[in-house]
Amino acid sequence: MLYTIGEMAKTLGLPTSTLRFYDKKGLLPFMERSSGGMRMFSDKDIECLRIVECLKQSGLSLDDIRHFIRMTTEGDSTIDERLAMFLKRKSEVEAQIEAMQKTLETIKYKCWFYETAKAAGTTSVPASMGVEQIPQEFRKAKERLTCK
Amino acid sequence: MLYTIGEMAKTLGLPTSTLRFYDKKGLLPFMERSSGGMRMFSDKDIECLRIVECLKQSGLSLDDIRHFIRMTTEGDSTIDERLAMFLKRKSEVEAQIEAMQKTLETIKYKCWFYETAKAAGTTSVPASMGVEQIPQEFRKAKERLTCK
DNA sequence: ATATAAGTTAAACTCGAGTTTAAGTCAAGA
DNA sequence: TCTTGACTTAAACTCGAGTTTAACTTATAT
Repeated sequence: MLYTIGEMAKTLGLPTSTLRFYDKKGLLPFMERSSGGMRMFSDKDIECLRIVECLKQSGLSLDDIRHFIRMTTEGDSTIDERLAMFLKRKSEVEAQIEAMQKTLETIKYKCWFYETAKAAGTTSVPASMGVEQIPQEFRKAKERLTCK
Repeated sequence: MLYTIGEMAKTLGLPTSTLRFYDKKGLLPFMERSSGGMRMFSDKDIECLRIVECLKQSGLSLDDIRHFIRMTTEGDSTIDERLAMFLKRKSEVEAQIEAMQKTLETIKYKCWFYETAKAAGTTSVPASMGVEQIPQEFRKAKERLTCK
């Protein structure tokens, strides 16, 4: 099955301008052209773009992604480097998830803070609470925020 | 305790240029100046910058963060809006963590893929495997990548 | 056949988030 | 006092990741 750039944009939820931009950046090595010069995308390109999306999410720049894509076109001699890259992505994403979880804890503490403030009509109520009055679950987050 | 911009930069692990930039953007409403015009940071500013960092991590732009910071200077009349903002941050960060977990699953599948390819000496071994030969844990990730 | 929709390019533009530069001021120790 | 290092500003610059524009071509439906 072949798709035009418009169909492709729709299935991936991206603007056509982004697909052209990715093409120019060398992120679509398998994409072909029709006799009239129009881009023709295949299922292979869909998978390719999903990997691009995944790598982008993982924190890689488009230049780094192009390097990976180029490796896939160079065949089995790059297996080791590709494996190494994914192992590194794995540990970085794990670290990012951990960081996001700390961020979430801080946000939850602030939700409690403002819920308490709302009930009292003033932020000075939660702000002046001693550690013992703050629910267990929020103490760590508060400590991380305030000065040690 | 008061700190110069250099000390502050060190404790927060940010360049001084970033602190000046944040100041110019209105992200440091409590920061004072010495008689000679030098920025003097207090513990309050440290906490403020940690919140900035948290909100940035959560996906807010600096302009949105400034809006929040301005609310904190406006007192109790903005409690409701501040609570609403943190509740929204909470659900967005939860969504981001979920997305990152899917990304991680995809990456783990690719790690398995390239480990298998490495053992075989060629990517065509994992690439040509039927669903039954792919370990359970990776099947979903593979499905999400390949075309439905 | 022809209008319209969808596609093409190169080049310029945008936007957020800083960083760098240049010219000058402040603070601390010898 | 003088030097040195840290600080000040405004303005220009950078960088990544697209988006927009203008002029043009291809494909489709009537």
